Amino acid sequence: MPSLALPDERLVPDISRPICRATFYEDIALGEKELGQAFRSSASQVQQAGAALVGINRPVAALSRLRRGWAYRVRGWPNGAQTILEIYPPGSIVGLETMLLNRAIDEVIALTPVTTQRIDLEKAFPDLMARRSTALYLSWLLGEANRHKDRHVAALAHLDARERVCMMLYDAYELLRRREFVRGLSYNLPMTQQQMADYVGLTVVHVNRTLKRLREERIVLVDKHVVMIRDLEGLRKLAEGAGSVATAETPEHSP
Amino acid sequence: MPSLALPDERLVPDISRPICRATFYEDIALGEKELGQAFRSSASQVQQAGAALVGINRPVAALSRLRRGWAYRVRGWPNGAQTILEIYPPGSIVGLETMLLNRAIDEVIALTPVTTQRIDLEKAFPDLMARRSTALYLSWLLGEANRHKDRHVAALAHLDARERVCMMLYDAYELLRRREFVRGLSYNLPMTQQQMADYVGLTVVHVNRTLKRLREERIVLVDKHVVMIRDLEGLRKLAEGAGSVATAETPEHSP
DNA sequence: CGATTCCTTGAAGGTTGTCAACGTTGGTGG
DNA sequence: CCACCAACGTTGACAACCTTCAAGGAATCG
Repeated sequence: MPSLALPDERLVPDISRPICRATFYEDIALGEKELGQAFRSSASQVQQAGAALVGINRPVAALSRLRRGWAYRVRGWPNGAQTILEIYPPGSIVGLETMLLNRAIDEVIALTPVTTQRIDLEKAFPDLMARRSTALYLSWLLGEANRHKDRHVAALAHLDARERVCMMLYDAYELLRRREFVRGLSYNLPMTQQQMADYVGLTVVHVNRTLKRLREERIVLVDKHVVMIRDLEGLRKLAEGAGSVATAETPEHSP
Repeated sequence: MPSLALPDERLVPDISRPICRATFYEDIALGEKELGQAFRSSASQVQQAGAALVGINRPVAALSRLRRGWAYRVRGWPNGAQTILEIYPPGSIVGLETMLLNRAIDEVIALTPVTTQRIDLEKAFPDLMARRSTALYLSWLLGEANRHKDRHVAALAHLDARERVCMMLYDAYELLRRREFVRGLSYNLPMTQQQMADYVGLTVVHVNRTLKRLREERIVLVDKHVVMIRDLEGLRKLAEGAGSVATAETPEHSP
């Protein structure tokens, strides 16, 4: 079973050269190192599963990095329902949304026991924003978050249940792989089906049926919080909405 | 009919004191002024409706502000369908997503004739990111974009067709009002029903039916790109998913 | 080993998508 | 100025997907 802990001296490789503007790459990479340093030199804090890392409408005191464990950000609806806006695998930085705000708009909840490292937003943070390198890196992280949200919006707007579930499972796999938390084709995803449903905008019942179908189709197998990918290419295609493209020859423009 | 032009010496009031962390407010407000200055001292460029402000997979040369006109950011699917990820009313800053990337992931298309002011990303921009105030302001803008995307994700995940359409119409109204482009209860929204559908994740046909229903219910009237709000409070409630809350007394936790 | 939470499955109904056709509008050129 | 054309809007019938409701089984935790 894959470990949930972040290796001590490895940074989260969130900055990626191939898509970064060349003018800024060096500075951003430096900022990543510096921020990693700042996190590493801070004390760790442990919280149990279900604990709130960030409380709604409360001031947020720190920018956190998940040294160990998973969390998610959630927003409630007037009728008591919830939508999960973001899932934080180990290694994620939590609190970017609120770093310039005086209160949190959503809750962040630990999905497993977590260990966090924290940078105080009133003390250490202002200096970090004054440095070009760290300011650039934080902007990079905000941009990454934006890109992921765009994927999420696009998926919810266009994909059906099966494809949305595949997107969730594929994205989590890709992220864990990039962070070197997983090598093979299986990984640990500590979410209940209700939480998956709140993330992909479906009901628990339908998520359950969808997982059953994906299992029968030999695409992915999800059981007891373990995801086993059987057909990575098929999973990827479904996740990108290319499961069954009607006509191969670009029929976009002219009839 | 409301004008589409941005008054010459007014800045887009994107920074809002009540939600901003006090430590940073002054700097961010300064950054806003400085960036506005940079935009204002740049030459304007005019493009016609349908023109691409940003081409997909192309390097993006500038950060733009819409001095006049509307635009949208769109992503295509393998089957030729499209999802509109963001709508830019006049006064918006376009290109934040790509300012640290070497190529654009999506297209940005002019919805009306537009006039843009541009800051060159290779020349003037690096200095702006080196200044604490402008770097903070750009981070603020990225955060604003993030917040809007969160709303969008939440709406697509939880709201039904009627509520999603209300959200789109209400959000556009609120933004135009904050930018002082509109005073009464009606405004110009230069989108086709197909574009609205691509934004809220529905089909044209269903958007059409939904608009008809909202018209009959005397909530909003959308005709010829003019939105006339009949029941602002009702529109807001629907947009926030509180159109008809089952039980008033917080039934969230205990059964 | 009780009790709660989570998973699983069936049946029925509603919301939204698909297909198809027609009406309306605005622009363009004869 | 009118005729045409293309894009956009509108409506109906039907089908598909997803939700709701309900209930029983499995797993986990005190």
